[in-house]
Order: sequence, then structure tokens, then C-alpha cells
Amino acid sequence: MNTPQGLRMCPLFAGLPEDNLKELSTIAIGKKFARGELIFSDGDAGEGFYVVIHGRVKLFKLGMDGREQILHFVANGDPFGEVTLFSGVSYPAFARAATDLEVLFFKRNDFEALVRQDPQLSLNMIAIMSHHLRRFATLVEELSLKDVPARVAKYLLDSATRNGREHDAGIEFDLDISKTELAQRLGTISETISRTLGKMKSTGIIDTNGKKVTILDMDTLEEVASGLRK
Amino acid sequence: MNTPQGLRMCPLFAGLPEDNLKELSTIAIGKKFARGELIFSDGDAGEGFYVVIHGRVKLFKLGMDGREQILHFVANGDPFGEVTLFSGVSYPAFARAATDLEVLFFKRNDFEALVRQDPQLSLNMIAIMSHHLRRFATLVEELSLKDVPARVAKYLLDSATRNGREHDAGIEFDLDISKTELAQRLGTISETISRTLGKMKSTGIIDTNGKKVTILDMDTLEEVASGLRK
DNA sequence: CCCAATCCTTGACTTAAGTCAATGTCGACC
DNA sequence: GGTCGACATTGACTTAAGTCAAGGATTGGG
Repeated sequence: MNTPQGLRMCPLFAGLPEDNLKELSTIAIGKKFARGELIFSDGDAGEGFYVVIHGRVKLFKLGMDGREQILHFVANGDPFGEVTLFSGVSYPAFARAATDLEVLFFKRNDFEALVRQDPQLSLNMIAIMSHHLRRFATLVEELSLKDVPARVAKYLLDSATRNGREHDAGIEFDLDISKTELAQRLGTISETISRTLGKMKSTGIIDTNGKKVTILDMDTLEEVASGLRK
Repeated sequence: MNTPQGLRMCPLFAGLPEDNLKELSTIAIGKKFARGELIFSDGDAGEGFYVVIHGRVKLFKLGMDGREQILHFVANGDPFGEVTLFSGVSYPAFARAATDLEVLFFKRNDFEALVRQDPQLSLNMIAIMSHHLRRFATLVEELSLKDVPARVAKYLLDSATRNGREHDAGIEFDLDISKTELAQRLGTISETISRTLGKMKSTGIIDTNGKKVTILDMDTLEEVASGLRK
């Protein structure tokens, strides 16, 4: 994966000339982390950024009481920690390996020279940052303006759109993160997630079995997601 | 302000060669908006982005009940709506003129060609986006993990750092936004802001008189801001 | 299969903060 | 100076959701 061909799979490096891919593969430093290991902490000096080769990373903020708010997950091909390249010197969040993990690390100084000479690389970086900004705007909207059932409903709908399979009774998919992580992503606690899913189940909107979710009443779930119904 | 010299005042255009500033001044379209006027809506097709020449813009999300969550304010020299340049085709939030306003509008097609040819411009864009991402990470942290008094206290401390004047009794500054806007920025309602400030006043932490705030007990305020004290 | 650790669920209770209503204050305009 | 609209304050009440505790379910390793 530390080859020009391998790097081309990453959106950040798409469309780059062979020479620059070669240069990138020489400055890339491979690293491995075990599941649960901290990659960097909020406020740590940022010497560079990472690209996920294999696995998943959880980026999060930590509250005084130990609560976590997940900002987002990043997976194969995604960069993270890139904010430190050009703005400030510290990481603005914690990053932890959510699975066993392989990443490439790019030192700021090495990378910046390349960005200066390759317009496509800088455009790719801008596109990725734009995507992150959009995602944040949505997260802020949900945390501030929607109640928990609406957030859960929206998450279920988004999951069904991404991974759902038509089924006898409705649309079925497997939750891709644990209930605890779901709570941390939606800005709540796992007790509330259990209660909310339980209520949706008892009112016939969904059915669940372990990680499996079946959406039984899509219309009502959409109403809950949009705040038209509790 | 629609001149190369004028444009140079904007962080996005800092350090650019004269030729490119000239080019930018030819593609820039001046626009004016009256206070309160909507510039674009969440979901509108994004044809380009704006730079504030004179005045202030409020970027916000809107809830089902009419509540607003302010994402941030932008003022002189700041770009906004730049996310649509490279990622998706719609604006991800509302933008409204918070004062009488003059802006420059840059069409996406015109601007993109310039970004491709000027590394400094793309780096400036990346730096600005990085700054916005940091700001969002902080906003998410506060909305999810801090209670309202802590958010208010932090806002007061930040304001004192930016605009505070030493005074007999403590540090004094004028609130730069209305109490309603403060509530919308901090993810709450104005009643709660009144109550919170009133409590801080009655416990001797601060004194207020209209828009004027005096911090009387900086240490306690810092404890409230960090969640060590209610 | 057993056990330990971790995750999940459920219930009782509490609380931060929102809803609604009424009243007061401020600033702009005539 | 008076009026009006917008903003701010205060109080009573309600509620969404968090805290705490206990027990159940699941998973992975030996």
C-alpha cells in the first residue's frame, strides 16, 4: 500500500502524476496501532498527518466527566489530523484506533513542499476539508437543534440508505458501530440509546436483533427524523 | 476595495503576486445587502463564494421550531460559502447580513482556474478551512459536553482576552453581539442566558450594565468555564 | 464448556434547561 | 418628548434526558 499504485487508491492522492506519487511513497512512514491504542491526544503538538491504510479510527472530544463526543470515524483511504498542516501546531481532538490499524504518517515539512508544487494535491486537500466542514455543520445542527430520537432516526435512515437490503418485512442492515459508539456519535449516553430503540421497537417502527436492524415503517421513521413526530 | 491593493487585506489573498490580484479584481462581483437580508439559504445551489468587505454575516442552521444555531460570524476580510467550491453544489447553512453589508462574490468557475495556478492561493484556502475545522471541533465539544454556564463563562473569558480593558474592579468589555445572538451561538435560548448571567452577577463573579460586562472574579469564572464549578 | 470482561438493558429518580406568559427596558424614529 | 418594535428579564411550570444502580446478554480466550 506504500507504493504509488497503492496511494492512488486514496482520494487525497487521486489524479496525481506518477512522479509525485513516487515522491509521496518515499516520504510516507508506515505505522501500526493495536485496537484501543491512542494515536494522538487533543492538544498534542502536530508533527504531521495520517492516512488510514487498513482499519478504522475514532476522532473524539473528551468531557470533564469522561464522556466522549465522537466527531467522526475515518477508515480506509481517509486522511486525519490534516488540520495541523497549515493552521496551528496542535491536534484539535483525540484519535484512537477503533480496530487494529495500519496508517501512513506524513511529516508536515515533507508534505508541504509537495502541496506547493502539485495543484491537484492541494485541490484534493481542499475537497476533503470541504467535505469535513459539511459533516460538521450537520453534526452541529443535530446536537443543537434536534432531540435524541430524531438523531437516532436519522442515523438509522442513513444506514439503511448506505447498507440496507430489501427484506420481507422492510429494510434490513447491520449496525456498523456499537451502541456505545452510536451514543457517543449522537451526543448522548447508551442508556438513552437503549430506551429510544426500545420505544421504536415497541411502537412497531423498527425491529432489532443484536446488531441487526429492520426498518418496518419507513414513513414514520422519516417523520421522527425530521422532528414531525416524537 | 475591489482593487488589488484592497484585496491584499484579505487573508485569502495574502501573499499573492500582483498579476493574480489583478485577475481576482476583474472576476470579483461587488454586492450589497441590507441588515437582515438573506444572502443564501441552506440547500441553495452554490454558484460561488463570498468575501466580506464591510460588515458582518451570520451563518446559521435552522431547527423545526424556528430556533437558530449560529455556526459562526464572519466579518471584514473573511470568506464564506467557500465549501461549495469543491464539494457538492449546495450551501450547507443559511447566511444572513447581521449589519448593512458589502461583499465580493466569486463565481466558482472563474475562481477555480486561479486556484489551480497559484499555490499560495490554494494554501491560503487550506489554512482558512483548517481554521474553520478547528472552530467547529470546539463548537461540537461545547454543545455536547459542556453545560450552558460553562459555555457562557468561556465566551466571557474569550471576550475579555480579545477586547478586555483593565479596570478598577476587574476586566471590562462590551458584548459584541446581542443576548439573543449569544444564545444562538451557545446553543441555548435567551431566557437561559439572562438567568445564567443573572446568577453570575448575584454571586459576584461578574457585573453587567447593558452591553458592558465586568469580570470581578476571574478565577471563579475560569472554574465555571472548565466545569470545575457550577 | 466455563469464566471474565465488556457491553447492553431496565428502572427509579433527579436536574438542566426548555416552554409559556407577563412585564420591563432600550433604541430608533417622528 | 412620545411611541413603537425589538430585545431582555423574570417566574411558574414541564420535560427530555442524564445519573445511578442492578441485572442480563454477549463475546472472546483458555
